[in-house]
Amino acid sequence: MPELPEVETIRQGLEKKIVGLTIEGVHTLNRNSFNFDSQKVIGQKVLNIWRRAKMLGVNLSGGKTLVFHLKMTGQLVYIDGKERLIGGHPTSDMRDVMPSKSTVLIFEFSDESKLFFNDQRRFGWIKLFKTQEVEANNFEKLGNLGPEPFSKEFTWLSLKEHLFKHLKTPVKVAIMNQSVIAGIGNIYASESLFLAKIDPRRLVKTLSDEELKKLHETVIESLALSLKYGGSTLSHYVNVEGNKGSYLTFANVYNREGQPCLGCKGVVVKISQAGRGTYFCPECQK
DNA sequence: CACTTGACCTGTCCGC
DNA sequence: TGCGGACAGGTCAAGT
Repeated sequence: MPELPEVETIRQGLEKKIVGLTIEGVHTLNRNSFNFDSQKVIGQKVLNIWRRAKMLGVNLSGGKTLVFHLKMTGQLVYIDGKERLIGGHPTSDMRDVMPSKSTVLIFEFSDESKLFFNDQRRFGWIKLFKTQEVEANNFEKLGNLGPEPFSKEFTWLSLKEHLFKHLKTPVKVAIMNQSVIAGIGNIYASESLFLAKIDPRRLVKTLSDEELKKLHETVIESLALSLKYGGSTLSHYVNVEGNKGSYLTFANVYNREGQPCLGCKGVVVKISQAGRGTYFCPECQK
């Protein structure tokens, strides 16, 4: 599922809902999707919530940090203790009743509220780290991650520096590499290239400085617009309250194969790159 | 070495 | 109505 705007929306939601609460219990329904000893987090208080690339970190009072990756279909949904579980969340877009067949694990807090980790495809994971292993600018344990698009480290020159390690890769595939730009995925790769008028099939080495400057701008632009609208819901993504994002209403090319281009008289085309669907307008994007 | 494909899973949709 | 195949916000390891 979730790329940067979706994960960041969840982060902001969790910040409002669970900071200050104490974990009182953990119900594990599918042991394959996590590898930590759930007993180790019981009795610990939630201090703060961070995001790095598409991962979420929950810092706990005992010096431990829970890190979540939602992959394609992961959801984190919070339900206030006063609400009934049977029948689903009263104000939510979610179709499933919770706990559902896709519920992997449930955190219970001392005020009887609950946080559900649902994941239909079970690609997502939860890991427990020592907080000192994953704090400040030390995220090496989480992989080789490039600059955060909303940080001052993300400049057009830093984009060029990281991109140009992949000279012979199509630019769309390259910007989805998390070591190039942290947090970009399939939707915003297509959208930012459309806005920059760059053909996704172009090899990195053919990009001019002017094009790189434009791409740097449109990456930020597409992510910021999506964040404003609560992210994109293709099928599974919901925020912590169980509501979908509405950015896809504004998408120019993603999931619009065969439909008119919004920028010219062309038609949106879908191709496959590195096993993923890419959408673009061959008329606008050169 | 650099890049592409297959695997991991579950569910849905579309064509025959 | 059923069945097979393609495909879905991601990321690895294995293969070319």
